[in-house]
Amino acid sequence: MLDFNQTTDFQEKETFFADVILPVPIPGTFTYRLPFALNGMPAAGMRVVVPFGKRVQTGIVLRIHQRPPEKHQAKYILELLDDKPTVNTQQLRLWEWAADYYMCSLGEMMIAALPSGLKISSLSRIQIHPDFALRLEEETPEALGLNDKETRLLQALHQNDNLTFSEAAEILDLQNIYTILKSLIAKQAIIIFEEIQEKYKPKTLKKLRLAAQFLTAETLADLLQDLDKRPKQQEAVLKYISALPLHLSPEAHRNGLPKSIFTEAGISDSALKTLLKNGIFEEFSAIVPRFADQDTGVLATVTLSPTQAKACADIEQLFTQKDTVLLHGITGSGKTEMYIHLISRVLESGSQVLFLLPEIALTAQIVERLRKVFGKQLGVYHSKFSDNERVEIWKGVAEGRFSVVVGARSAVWLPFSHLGLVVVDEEHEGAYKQFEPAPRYNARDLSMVLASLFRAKVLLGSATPSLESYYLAKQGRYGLVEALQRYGSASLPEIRMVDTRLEKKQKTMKGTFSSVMLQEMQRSLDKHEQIILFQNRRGYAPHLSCDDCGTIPQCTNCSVSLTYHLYSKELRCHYCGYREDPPTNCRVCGSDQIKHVGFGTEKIEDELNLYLPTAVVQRMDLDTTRTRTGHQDIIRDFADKKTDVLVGTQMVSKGLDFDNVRLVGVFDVDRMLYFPDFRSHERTFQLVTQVSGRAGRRETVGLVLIQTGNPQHPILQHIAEHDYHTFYQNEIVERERYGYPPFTRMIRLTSKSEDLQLCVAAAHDLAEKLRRTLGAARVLGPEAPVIEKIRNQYLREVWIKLEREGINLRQTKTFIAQTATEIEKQSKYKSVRIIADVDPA
DNA sequence: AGCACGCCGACT
DNA sequence: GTCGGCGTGCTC
Repeated sequence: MLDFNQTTDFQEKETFFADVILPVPIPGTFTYRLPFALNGMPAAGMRVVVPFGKRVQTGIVLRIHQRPPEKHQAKYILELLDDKPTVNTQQLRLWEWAADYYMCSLGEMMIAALPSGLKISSLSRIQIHPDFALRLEEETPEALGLNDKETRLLQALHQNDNLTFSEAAEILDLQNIYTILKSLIAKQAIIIFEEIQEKYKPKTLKKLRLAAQFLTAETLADLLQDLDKRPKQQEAVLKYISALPLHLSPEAHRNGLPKSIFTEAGISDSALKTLLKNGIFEEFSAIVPRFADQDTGVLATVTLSPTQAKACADIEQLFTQKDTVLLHGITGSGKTEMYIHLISRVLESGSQVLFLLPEIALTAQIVERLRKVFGKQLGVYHSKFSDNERVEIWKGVAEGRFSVVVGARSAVWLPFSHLGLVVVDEEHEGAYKQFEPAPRYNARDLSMVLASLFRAKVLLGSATPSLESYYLAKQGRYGLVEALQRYGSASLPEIRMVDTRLEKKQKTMKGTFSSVMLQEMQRSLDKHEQIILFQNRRGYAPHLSCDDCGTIPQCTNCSVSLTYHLYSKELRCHYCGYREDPPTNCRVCGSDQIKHVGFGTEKIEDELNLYLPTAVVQRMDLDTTRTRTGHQDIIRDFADKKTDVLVGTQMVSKGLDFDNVRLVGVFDVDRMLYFPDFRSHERTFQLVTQVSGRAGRRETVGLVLIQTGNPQHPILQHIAEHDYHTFYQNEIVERERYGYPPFTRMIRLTSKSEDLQLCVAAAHDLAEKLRRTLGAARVLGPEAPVIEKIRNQYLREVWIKLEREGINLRQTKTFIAQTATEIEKQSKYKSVRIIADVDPA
């Protein structure tokens, strides 16, 4: 427990308040009064326990002041959990910035940014107040003003030392114990505390060491002599000495040996116990980091090619003038080596580095590389980690144990204290944007805000930069370095269009495969080269259709057709997870003529068995990688050449480097190209270029076949010619002409309700209200999104386009938020929710 | 987000 | 007659 007795008389006379952030999606902070005993102690970023409604919450102090709240009577802070801030000042500023920019509450920020292991929960414990325990023995409950339940709980606490909230609830047979706790707290009868040490359990290891007195040659010899008649104990001592010879440093002996070494060597527990009892061995436990480094000591270095060295020098040079540099480096130009080089340089200067990846699970190869170079200094962080793991990394960063953190987007929330560089790899990736829930932030953009808080630098890297980033680089806002050569002798793959319209006319298609595709695949198989096939759609067929009446089975909760999955033999909704058995007869007309329409990865896999029966095919998509090790196994098998053909969704486009792949096949590119979204061209260019990069590394020249009905489409031509610049030039002109980002900022407001009429009406009213102030040109819609109902919620979108310059963004957003709230508050729209998404992906 | 209060259906 | 459904209103 903390020592509360260090306050001065001067402070005790004054009344202080704390604005506290609570993990609830309500705007603003909550003001609590400090008990005099806490005067002078809480500071911004420290955790406090406060009563909130009928319950108790962990909050983060945002500021301390002396202004009493006007509307409410302030309640008292119950406990202070920290003696130094859990959330540092830069983090708090980042939270405030992000809440403001992304139009969410600070509470939502806290939920997203703080690992729940640092929040109290039902695991928080209650203890009897030591002073009260005495009074309880001396006075009657009535004299102490206790009711029946309070007495019962206090008696239980008296016997049990401490209880969790849930245990207390059980004892009292009540679901709601907060009223009682509150009253007991008020009577100073109990203390609530959070055992962080318990909730976040470090992994410990039982270890043994030889007592210091035996660490000289003579005393050790005497000891062994003494143990002559106790062979097991002697063996144990010998075991110890052979593992840790006497001449080692005292430090090494203090670190001892894991107890398991002895038990595994067949030395019984009882022998060890005797040694402990006699003071020959000492037992202690050591905390093992959960992410023990497998490659300790053997830290690799990188060698840069002259081109890479030049690019790195250019980047460092640009960093003297710009805060952000964009590295446009094609696949195979060795961006990772450059990152490692630059990170090492920053580490030498004593600063921390954050390395962001769009999806860490898919890029295990990069993490391995980094671990080899940075060893124990490297922390890995993403939202799939368990809470204990996350708390461990959080603390490691706060304590400076991890000077390099590689992580997915949530890693921007870690408690850096002296950040020097943020690397954002594959900066164009949509995965940097969080969709659900709030805060709907983009970690790439936030990394620049984060960096500015530390005067740190940001390096954006991509083979296919986002239009936004490239535009800003061209404008001179970012530095720009282009590395457009592949490393060593590797050359760019040949990219060829296969005209499926023509092949269909000539009737040379076999299922989803063009004859050209099958021929090239056969050629590759003959040469024992591997193949990657890319189809950005999972399942067997995206929908079923009755041949007689055209009925398509739909999801009952969403406005989408159900995808047929061959392996699980079911129809599945990819939005809500709804499943049903595929019908043998049409629900509407009873016809048994039901056909599959379209194709997904499963169908490609299935057809391969027919057309290339000798090939070993593996599929990699959400369905085959659900298990923790799923994709690792698939990747390993492919790397070990146990698999000939890898069929997959965008998963196959990321971070996989295999040197035996000559051929990459891309299916159904037209669907991506014609997707109704202003970014569809950009996305297609990025995705196809990325998957093309998997073809032909090192000595072989790769071949990429793209099946399309529009081989002349300009985007496909730019892809084929590896011509990012022309693609960019054409696309940026379009963006400017139609007023899309980067020339404008977009905010998407989604009206959401179970009731279609209300959803539509609310969206309409919202758009009207916004138009009245912002003007018709800035407000688009409302319109139904492509999928107008998800999980039984109807959706309507209003898009707001704001100029990049000459507009007060903060003021405008405040106005938008107010308007949305006004709509939500109208009693007729009680079931409508309006969701704001700033810079939607 | 929780959690309680409050007003309408099927049950010991 | 109650138990319990989830609508809605509030939380410093």
